[in-house]
Amino acid sequence: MNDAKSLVRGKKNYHHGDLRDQLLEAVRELVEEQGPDFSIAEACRRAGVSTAAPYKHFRDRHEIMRGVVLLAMDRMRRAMQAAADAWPAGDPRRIAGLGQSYVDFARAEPGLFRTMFGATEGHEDDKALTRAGDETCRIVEMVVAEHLGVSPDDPEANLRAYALWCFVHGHSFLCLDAKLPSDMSLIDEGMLMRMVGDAMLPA
Amino acid sequence: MNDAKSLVRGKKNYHHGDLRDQLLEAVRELVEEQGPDFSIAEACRRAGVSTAAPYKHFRDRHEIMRGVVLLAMDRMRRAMQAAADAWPAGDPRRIAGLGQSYVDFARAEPGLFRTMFGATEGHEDDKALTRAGDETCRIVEMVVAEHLGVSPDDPEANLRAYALWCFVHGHSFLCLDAKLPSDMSLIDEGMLMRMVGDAMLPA
DNA sequence: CTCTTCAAGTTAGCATTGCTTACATATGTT
DNA sequence: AACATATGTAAGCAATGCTAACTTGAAGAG
Repeated sequence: MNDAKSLVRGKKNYHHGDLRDQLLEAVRELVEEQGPDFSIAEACRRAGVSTAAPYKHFRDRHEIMRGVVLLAMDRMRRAMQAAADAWPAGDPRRIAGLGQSYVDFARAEPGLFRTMFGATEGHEDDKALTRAGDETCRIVEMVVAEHLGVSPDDPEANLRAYALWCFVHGHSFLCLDAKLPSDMSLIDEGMLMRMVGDAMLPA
Repeated sequence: MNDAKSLVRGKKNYHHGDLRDQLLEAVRELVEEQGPDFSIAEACRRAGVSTAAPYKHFRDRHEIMRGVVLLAMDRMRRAMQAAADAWPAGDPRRIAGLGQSYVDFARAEPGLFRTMFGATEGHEDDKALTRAGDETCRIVEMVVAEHLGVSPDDPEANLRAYALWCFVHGHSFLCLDAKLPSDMSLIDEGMLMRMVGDAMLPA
């Protein structure tokens, strides 16, 4: 029935039928265009509803942002998992690919990326968010541990995994903010990743 | 005369006399308290002027932000330089200290730190800003090159310096955003820094 | 000392925003 | 068919960024 309604959308349905999702999508676009200071009113315009409608689905702007961020984190996690799965276990290219997928996501959707890790205003201790972050992190820990041939709970391995995470995270932000030292603007990213990977994960 | 006026401030001077600087200071506090979405109106209240006054000194909120960021970057650069100078040239502790000073600044003034590197909205190609960034980066490059015993323009050294920068930058942001993987919340930061330093700058 | 000038304040106001309250309508259940 | 509920609208509030037009007072010229 919802499917039927979706098809008829546009025919002056009083009830939108899919507002929650379409709002999230509209906000995602806005965030991508203008950064995290998106305007709810503008999102409403794009979804074709009144400015009061969102508050039937979300408590306030923070909760909207939370929804957008959760979706984005899920997409990013899947992208990273796919990148890791692209190489067989133990292959050193797994790690480089994993890091590259992180940076690629940041560059492909800079507004979202910045929003995911910036603006933690409304949700300081959000369980779903921290859990999503942990799951993503777990991917890195697994791959690193596997590469080092130790348990995924090995503290040393996890420390190295975290260091690698810091590196790609920092590199991503510096790229986005165009805060790259000007003599670095045309670095060979692959070479950089390889160098760091080799340094952090000795054979 | 300006000094005289400054002393008398509070005695209903029509002309404030020091508004530009006091606005920047008020905004700095606000950014620290509430992040980059500070309210100009609130800053005006704190400086004791009308909400229209700032526009005699700044074109818009982006220009205000720019002023605050420039001051912050200067402070941070001096802190880093001081940290580097705390150890003699060649001492490996110079690098650890430099990195630590970066993270310390981020933790001590999280709002400012986030604002410095986030919100690049109004100033995409600001010369003063990129130059300030480059100068700070130069400190790291110098120390790293010195440690490796090569020229400060050595590409290999600069790549390693950049990798280290990425690492501390990423770690800082992850700390601020409390996006640390939960099993990492009580890491020994000194150990982490040492590990990364050793890995990236082999003897 | 007075006159003029101009930087640096003010007040008033506009358009926009986030969010609330009260009302309207469609949908699914009984 | 009637009702309850979910989901939309309309109207309105206080706050915001910014502008326009007016006011003030300090500094320099005669």
